[in-house]
Amino acid sequence: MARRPTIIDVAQRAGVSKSTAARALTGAGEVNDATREKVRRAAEAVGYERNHLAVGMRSGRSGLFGLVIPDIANPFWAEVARGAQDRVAEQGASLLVFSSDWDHDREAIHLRALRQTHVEGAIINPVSDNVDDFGRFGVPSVLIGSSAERFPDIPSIGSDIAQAVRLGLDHLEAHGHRAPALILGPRSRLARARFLRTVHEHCLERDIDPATLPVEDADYTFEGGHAAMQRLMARQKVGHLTVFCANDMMALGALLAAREAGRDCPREVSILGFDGIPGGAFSWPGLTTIEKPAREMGRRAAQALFDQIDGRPQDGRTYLPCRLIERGSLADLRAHEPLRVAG
Amino acid sequence: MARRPTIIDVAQRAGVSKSTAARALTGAGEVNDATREKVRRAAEAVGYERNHLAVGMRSGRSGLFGLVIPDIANPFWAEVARGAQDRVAEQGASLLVFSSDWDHDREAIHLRALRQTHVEGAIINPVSDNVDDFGRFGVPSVLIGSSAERFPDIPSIGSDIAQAVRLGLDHLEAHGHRAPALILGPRSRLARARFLRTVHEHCLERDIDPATLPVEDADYTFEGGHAAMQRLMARQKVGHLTVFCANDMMALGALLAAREAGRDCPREVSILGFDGIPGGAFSWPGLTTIEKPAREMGRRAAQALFDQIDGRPQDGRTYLPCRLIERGSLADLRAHEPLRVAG
DNA sequence: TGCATTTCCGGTAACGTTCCCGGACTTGCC
DNA sequence: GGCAAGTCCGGGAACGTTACCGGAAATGCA
Repeated sequence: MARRPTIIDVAQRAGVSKSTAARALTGAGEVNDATREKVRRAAEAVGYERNHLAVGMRSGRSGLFGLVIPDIANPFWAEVARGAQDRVAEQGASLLVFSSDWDHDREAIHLRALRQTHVEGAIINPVSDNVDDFGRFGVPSVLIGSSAERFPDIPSIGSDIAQAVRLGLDHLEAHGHRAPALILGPRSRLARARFLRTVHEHCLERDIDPATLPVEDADYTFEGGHAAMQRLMARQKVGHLTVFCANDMMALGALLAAREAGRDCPREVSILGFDGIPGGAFSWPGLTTIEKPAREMGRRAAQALFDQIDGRPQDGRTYLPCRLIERGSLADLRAHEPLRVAG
Repeated sequence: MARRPTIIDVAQRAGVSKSTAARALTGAGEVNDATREKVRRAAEAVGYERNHLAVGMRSGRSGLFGLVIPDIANPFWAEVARGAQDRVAEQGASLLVFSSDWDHDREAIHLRALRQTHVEGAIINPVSDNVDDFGRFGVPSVLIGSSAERFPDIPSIGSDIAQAVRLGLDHLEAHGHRAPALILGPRSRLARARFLRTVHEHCLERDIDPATLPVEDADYTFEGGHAAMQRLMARQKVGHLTVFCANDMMALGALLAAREAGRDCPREVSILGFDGIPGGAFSWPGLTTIEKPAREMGRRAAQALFDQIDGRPQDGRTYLPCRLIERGSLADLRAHEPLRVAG
């Protein structure tokens, strides 16, 4: 197995010094055109490819970037990864991907690996405070996802939950749903509070008492949504039941629960999801939901990283707008009940 | 921003030479226990972390591995990536992830990036013959997926399509489906031929003329499956229609087509998928399908890579078994029609 | 005590690249 | 023709690490 050719091989073949060869190949510095061409040919002939490790050591620019997300197999995060990867590849760099599984120790291990490989920057969905001193080591970083809000000092990208929730509520209202039930995530999550706050604001603007909205807590899983929906149906046995779920997995679980209970969606039950996971397109009826711009988030996070590295001005936190995907899980109640509830 | 501490800082603080410090930290070579401990403390004190770039340059072991797949945002490949990543992380190494989008040029670019970063090895789902000379540069590699079969010289991991198809056909037979219609992928794909061959073998063993099976070609997409199913229903307007689809996306498309045509699944139509994508769990009825061991494939590919690098004996190509996931898209025809078709 | 052996450590070179510096040669101008 | 400026190139150092070699000290044994 032949040794990989180095710049010295190129230089020898071209009959110049390695410095000249390097200059010719990097484009920087002054080199005679003829010489440059000669070196180019020599490089081509021996099949030279620059050793990024050596470049990284010498220049401090490894051409490597890191991405630490909870789980690359999760469709949302896979989309984020894809967006980040695309942007990084455009830059001619490469992306190291790690899954933390929402585990503090794993995250710490991955962050250490990132430092040791001397990545030029990292995109992180933080699970713990590990990231706090990560930046101290001089690794530029951009945070991503709602948990990033705990670190206001570090630039971050997230979806605009307030805008998204309003989008959903407006859509519900436009179709005659006035006070939807809510299936939310665990109380410990920041996203839950933000979701709920926006709902409250929306209600108050419409003279609805937020306390009248039925709320069930779940854990962001299919099973959790399924159980929460059963509780909801036990609470309201008659009339059209409208449910706004804080994520799609729970919405799909709720959909199944409704079907099992013999309550037709969208005739007797309306369900609105949140996330935009691909699986929502395959349910029956298709899940109407609010899509987070996952890929764009990844792309923008990478862009923010480059901005930071190149010293361009930074936004603290960027909220990307979500969009509504209309499928079939929402009834249009305006036809049957043009009701006017007195405020 | 403080300079990252190097081994020289550690050595100075411990009052030893950098060679000794290196020996103490790597564990290799003879060092007095007291000295080693002293160095350890010094390293701890200054917050030393080994520079992997430098190690890689000196030792040729970068601690980096590469993964080139068609699309990280595709749930199947995301699972593969997760499996590979887990195994690589266990080794204390890191994984570079690239998406080729089934594009030759992109693949070539990514392979070049892998060589330049001096990855220790690569896992590749080959789209073109680029990989052929990739190995010549001394980068150990393992291929993954069905397209790997074009390169018999390179070790590879795939799912056992023959076993999977038989699993499906046996399951169909056990539920009274004798001669299913087929929705297959494009004729250019190797996997299609393998799929079809196994079906033929299965038929011949049962005195069924394979030519009697209705076959429709599609393109592995939801829309493709939808259209293929419409053609199938046009061909067979009466009786129970059983369809075996070569992937889940097409199966879900077929399911929708059936519903749109007012043909109830599983009462009037039975659909069997192939892949095991998560979305299949959310359709109604849930998609009965054959699951490829995606994560295990990724993990095994990484393992095969390590075996190859460490000079352990290699299998040429490894086929991992698939398993059947029973949900609800298959009718049990044995009750209603205990029919005995004369062979 | 003297010699051989072991244990431990420091010096140096090397990995492949880029950057800086200075020298040689060419060009321009008076 | 002489000097200044410009152009182009080679030599050497440096990035941080590890491998190798040799020497000093400690130990073992007679």
